[in-house]
Amino acid sequence: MKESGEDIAAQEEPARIPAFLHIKNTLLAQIQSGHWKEGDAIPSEQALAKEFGVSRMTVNRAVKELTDEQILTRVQGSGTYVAQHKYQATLVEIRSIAEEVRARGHAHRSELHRLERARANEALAAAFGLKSGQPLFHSIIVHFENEIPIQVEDRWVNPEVAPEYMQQDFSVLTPNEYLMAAAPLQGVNYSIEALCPPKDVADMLQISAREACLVLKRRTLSKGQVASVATMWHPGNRYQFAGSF
Amino acid sequence: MKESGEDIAAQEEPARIPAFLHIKNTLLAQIQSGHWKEGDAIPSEQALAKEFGVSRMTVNRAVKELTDEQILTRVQGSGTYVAQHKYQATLVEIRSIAEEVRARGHAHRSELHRLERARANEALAAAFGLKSGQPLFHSIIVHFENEIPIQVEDRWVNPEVAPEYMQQDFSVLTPNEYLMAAAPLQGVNYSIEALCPPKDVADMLQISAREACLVLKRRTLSKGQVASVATMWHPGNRYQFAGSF
DNA sequence: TAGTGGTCTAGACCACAGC
DNA sequence: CTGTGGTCTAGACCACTAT
Repeated sequence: MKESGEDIAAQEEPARIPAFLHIKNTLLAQIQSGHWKEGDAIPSEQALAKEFGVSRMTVNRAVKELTDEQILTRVQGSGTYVAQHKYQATLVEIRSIAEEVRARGHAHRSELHRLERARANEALAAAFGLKSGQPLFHSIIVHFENEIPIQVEDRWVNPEVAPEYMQQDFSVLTPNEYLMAAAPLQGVNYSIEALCPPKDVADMLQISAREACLVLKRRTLSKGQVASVATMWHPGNRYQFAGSF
Repeated sequence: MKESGEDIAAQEEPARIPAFLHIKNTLLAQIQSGHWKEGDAIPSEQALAKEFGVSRMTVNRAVKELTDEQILTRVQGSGTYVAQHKYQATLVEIRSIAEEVRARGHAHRSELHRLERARANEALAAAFGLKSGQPLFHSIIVHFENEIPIQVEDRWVNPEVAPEYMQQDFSVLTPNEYLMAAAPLQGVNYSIEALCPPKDVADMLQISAREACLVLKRRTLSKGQVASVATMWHPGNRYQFAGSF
């Protein structure tokens, strides 16, 4: 720690606020106080520059950032307006299971149940954009949180994208983590559904096949190809996606 | 100037693309091609400005935007680096059910099954931060997509936040849409789970109570209070959250 | 100390909107 | 046409990091 002794209480004042931030805060206050309402036009960049005694570029930065934050909208040739804030949308964040468990301060462990070379059936071939019968890698891993199974990860991998997949030690790096490192991620498709598990999955999760599972399907793209198709089964009674904002 | 094979600014863009965008795209290509890897330092603003033949401010804008997008990280006094791919995280967007159905070009219809004044039990009181026995509004609505039930919305509303709730016509505006308009949204908590439905919900969804449901629980905050607590049940076999990026 | 990013200036030209 | 935002320049000073 610091030994100077006078730092904690003393340094309240010299908060040197950048001009663009001061402008942002002032504009925000106008909106939040209701002084400017949705759809209202706000002063032009020229006017604000004059008012705050700064250059137009500085005003531009403040207004641009508020526009990026969807607080203002701008129309070239017309003006800048207070945005309609209609964000119904709720965003759910899905992270790597190992990272998530560790973030909760719990112990993560995984168990490799299968690791094999296989050939694509019709459905897999379609998902990968390959021909039926093409070789694929296949792994099934059970993830535990404090020794309780919380995920069965059933993953198919394109050998062209990750030829070293079969040589990995998945107790060190999860397949997800390995693939992220091995092949630059270009895109993701995903879906979340609720399904009852097949018997083998139910057994691995130590639940009844009657119980609902939260199923995350995820397809990743890399190097212009489908890199990996994964189905992740979570017991519905002890796993959920959650968040807030 | 000798330009080695490493030269990244050599490409002429025939289209009329703003310089900062061209720079962004070029930098992105270096990363996505794997030429620059996570943690690598990229050239300084000065160097890039010289290489692209633009002013430092223009390079600054390109690099700043990539930093805002979490593709780069910058350290004052040190340099600019390729960010660790943190976008393990997959974001699922949850929209209003009516909006979502309409966006698919399908017909949305809702059926009001219950609309009543009730009193909070222990669990509800805890969720609302009120005392047990306090009055609440309660509605149950079934949403249809092309006449097939896809959601049962079981909602409890704080009368202090939305006193007019009981007078609304929910065939015009969904409860969600009404609440968004009536009370400024300050925050949201949500979770997604998989559960088997109680019998009454199963009946409304026209499914068996054995079938898994995708359950979205959502709690909204407004005016410093909990505005609404909703549980939305979706049949697992015909509804999923999905997206891509 | 030299090099980096963070901020800012006082101009400029352009595309576009609205009159 | 004027006024708006969109982009860009060629400098500048500062705070910070690394050596």
